[in-house]
Amino acid sequence: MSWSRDRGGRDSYHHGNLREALIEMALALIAEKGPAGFTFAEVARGAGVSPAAPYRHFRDRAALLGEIARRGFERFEAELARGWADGRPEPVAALIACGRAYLRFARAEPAYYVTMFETGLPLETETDLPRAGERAFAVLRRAAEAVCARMPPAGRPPALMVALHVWSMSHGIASLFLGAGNAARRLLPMEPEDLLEAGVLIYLGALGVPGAR
Amino acid sequence: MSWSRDRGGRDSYHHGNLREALIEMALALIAEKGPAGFTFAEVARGAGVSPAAPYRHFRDRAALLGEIARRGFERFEAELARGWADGRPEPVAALIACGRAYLRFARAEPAYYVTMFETGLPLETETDLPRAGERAFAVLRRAAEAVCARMPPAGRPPALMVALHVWSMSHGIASLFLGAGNAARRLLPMEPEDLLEAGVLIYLGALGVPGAR
DNA sequence: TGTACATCAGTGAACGCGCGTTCACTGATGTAC
DNA sequence: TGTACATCAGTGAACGCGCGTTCACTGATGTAC
Repeated sequence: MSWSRDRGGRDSYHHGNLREALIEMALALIAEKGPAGFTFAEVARGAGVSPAAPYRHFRDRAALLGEIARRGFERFEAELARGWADGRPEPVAALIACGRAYLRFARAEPAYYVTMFETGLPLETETDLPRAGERAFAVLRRAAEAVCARMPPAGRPPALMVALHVWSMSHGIASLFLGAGNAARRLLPMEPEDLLEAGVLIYLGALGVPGAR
Repeated sequence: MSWSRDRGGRDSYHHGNLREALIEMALALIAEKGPAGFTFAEVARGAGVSPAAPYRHFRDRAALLGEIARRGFERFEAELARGWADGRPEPVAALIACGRAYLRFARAEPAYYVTMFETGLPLETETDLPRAGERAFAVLRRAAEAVCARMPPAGRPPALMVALHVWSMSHGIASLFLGAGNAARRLLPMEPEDLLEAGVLIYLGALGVPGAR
């Protein structure tokens, strides 16, 4: 055998998948202490590796954060698309399910969520972070288009606006009532998911969408 | 004269109003670099004072942040109340004005806003931060009550729910489209204020509120 | 009005610490032949 | 299949730095008399 079993739990001198391990460690630390709550050195230590090792994989701390946000948007997009389910069984119900998926993501993946929406200012990184965010929003926008298509043509609102309203309410509820670092967090008399569903149904009802009460 | 003019711009050995100066300096640094972007030592330096001086006024960095958030909520409450204007000239219009005040605050006072809503985890400080947040929300709640009172009694929704919906949409729009540290920030085809107004009007229209289209 | 004294706000030097980053290095891996 | 060598991932020691916090201190202020 050319490798020893005793290098801090690793199988060999090489880590094997340090890049992934670093990302996971960073996520754990973010979940625990907020987006500012980790340090390049700390992540290395957590992965059982020397402080210089991460530099083989990320230019700096911001690059690591950027990669986390990008992946977050990818997962987020997938979750939203799963909720939307191509409009099945029926557009309004599917849009609601999409909203629920939004909140579920914020709840299940607070570390991703906070990195995506509350991180300082990576933006101009070389990763295509903005495009990933755009793709996630596009799911909601397609959903809004399908719902709008069922409205009476007279007075049909722009689908983009509808998408922005749903996105805003979802994001507001997630930030206010699921967020950890929010000094205004309140106790709700209902589940956030139900609050969102009620809001979207009232909103769509006003627009004369069949299916919304 | 018992004081010299030459102590780093100060009028005397004593600063005079160091507590306020520290808060202002912290706000400036937060506006520049985000809520994690200042250091106790940096604030002291910025106020032209030795690094030990802030300890006379704040137990630690978190206490300073907590005080900033508390003040932020006080100002916020005042702005919302000014927008609401006791429901004049008319509840629906006044509620919209209140929403606009929400966004105006987020735009005009990003440092306060980010500290109030995106700061890590002070909460359990001895300041009555939660109560200050509660009082700000109460303005919106009173507004929702007044608007609901004008709805046809049959099927009148709980005012608390209406208040939460308006709060959520306002907060969502502010966070998504005015926030600085948001990787999903998008270009809007309209002013955030107009997006919010349209959303609230559609929502209230569905509830049969006279005054909403 | 003047004086003595208690109070207290800010000093400045010092400390230990952990961070980010660099460096020449070494052990493992993969590949050409 | 075996061997030599290039590549590269991770090492570990080192650096300078700024931070948070403490300390005994000192200069200014306010107040009692």
